[in-house]
Amino acid sequence: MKIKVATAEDNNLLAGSIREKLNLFPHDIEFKYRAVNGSDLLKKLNTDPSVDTILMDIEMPVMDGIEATHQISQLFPQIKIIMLTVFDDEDKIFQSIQAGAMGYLLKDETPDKICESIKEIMKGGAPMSPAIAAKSLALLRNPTKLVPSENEEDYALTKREIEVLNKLSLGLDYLEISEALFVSPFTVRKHIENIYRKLQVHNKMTAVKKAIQHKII
Amino acid sequence: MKIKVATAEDNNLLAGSIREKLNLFPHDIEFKYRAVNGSDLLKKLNTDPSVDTILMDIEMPVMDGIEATHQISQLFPQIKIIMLTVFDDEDKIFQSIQAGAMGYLLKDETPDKICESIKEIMKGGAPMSPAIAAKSLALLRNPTKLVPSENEEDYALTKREIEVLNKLSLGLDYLEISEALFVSPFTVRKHIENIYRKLQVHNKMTAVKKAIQHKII
DNA sequence: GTATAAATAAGGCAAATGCCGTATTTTGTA
DNA sequence: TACAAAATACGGCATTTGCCTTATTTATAC
Repeated sequence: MKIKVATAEDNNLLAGSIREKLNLFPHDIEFKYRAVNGSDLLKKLNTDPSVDTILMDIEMPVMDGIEATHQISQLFPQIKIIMLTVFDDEDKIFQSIQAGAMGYLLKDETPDKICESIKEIMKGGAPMSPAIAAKSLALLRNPTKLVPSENEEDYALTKREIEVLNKLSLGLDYLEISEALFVSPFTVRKHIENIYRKLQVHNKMTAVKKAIQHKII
Repeated sequence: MKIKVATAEDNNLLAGSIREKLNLFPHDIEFKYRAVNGSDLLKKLNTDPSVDTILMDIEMPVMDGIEATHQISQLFPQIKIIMLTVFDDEDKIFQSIQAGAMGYLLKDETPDKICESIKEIMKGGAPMSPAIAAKSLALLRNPTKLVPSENEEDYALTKREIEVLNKLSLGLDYLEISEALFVSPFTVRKHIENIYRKLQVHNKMTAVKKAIQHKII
């Protein structure tokens, strides 16, 4: 059974080159189609989803490869995605993996290596160019990078507002908070309005999340 | 210039087998010595530190491979370490990488692959068996696992419910979640009802908080 | 002492939420 | 194949929330 491969690559020359590489292995690989961007790929997948593996460029117009990977791994979780790109920075690597990519190759890989990688990903592996593998491990070694640390903005919350925020985070509603703080529920609502404005959020969830992220509570 | 390789392996048979595999490539690899545990390895390194790469077992008496890796990467940062073990659980993988290992192979790898890996690590790569690479990516995809947690109650949330919970945590409302998941807002509400029942909470705040605390999301 | 900010209180209104019900389709599995 | 679980979809209804406005009292600072 041949592995059905699609590509997403905006550059015509590169797309042709990739296709030629794939065609060197007619016994193992069946080239299905090539999309010119993420949006185009999703359209083609909706028409013909019988694809096993996608070779995905990152930088593409309209919809980039990371966003496309994100959506495809939701909509077509059985499809394996290999990023095939010139980018080798930790940021792009991490974003791609987060989005659901299971492999990450640099564009200068040999046809042989690309074919090997496609076979490997179908066996549940995670093919990576050596430099990418090294950077993945670097990310694992320093997980602090994985949690984007914030730049400690000053949201200028008042003491009372922080108190209210703490109650909020416990899941109390306005009335319960007003009882806990011995003030009117109207006051609590006003505090929360002010908190929302200062944190630039519009509901309890995100207010508490942001407050936790920024170590306000 | 031949790559100077040492091994740490308590099992005599396996150590012999590894040595044989290395000796299949006399042109590329020079076998320096074999240690029987981490402590022994450190002693030998102090006597003769002219080693490029170490093939390190994990489970060894006196001092295990992870602790040895940790110390060696401090004392001899130029030495590259490849874990060569039967363990393929995320825990051991993560610990090894944290300790400073730059490669991770399973013991059933072919001589060819081991030799390739040694060359690759000397070029700055990070050779991994496919299953290990996949698990590394899984770790990167879910960095919360990187912070070890304790007792995990089973709330028996379904995959879909967890998806909804994730969207909830981003501050999306029912309608936005329904659009993100391509289902009706009624369905989302029903999922959330079920989530509340299972987690024994009654609003979004506490549901998300509890889910985070219990590493569900 | 007098601005300024903070905390307090209140009301209206549209939208979102939480909870109850029912019911069909899909999926996994024994 | 048959059963159970999961996912889907819909409606009603009371409550809560988010946002607007206004207004008084209390601290703090200059």
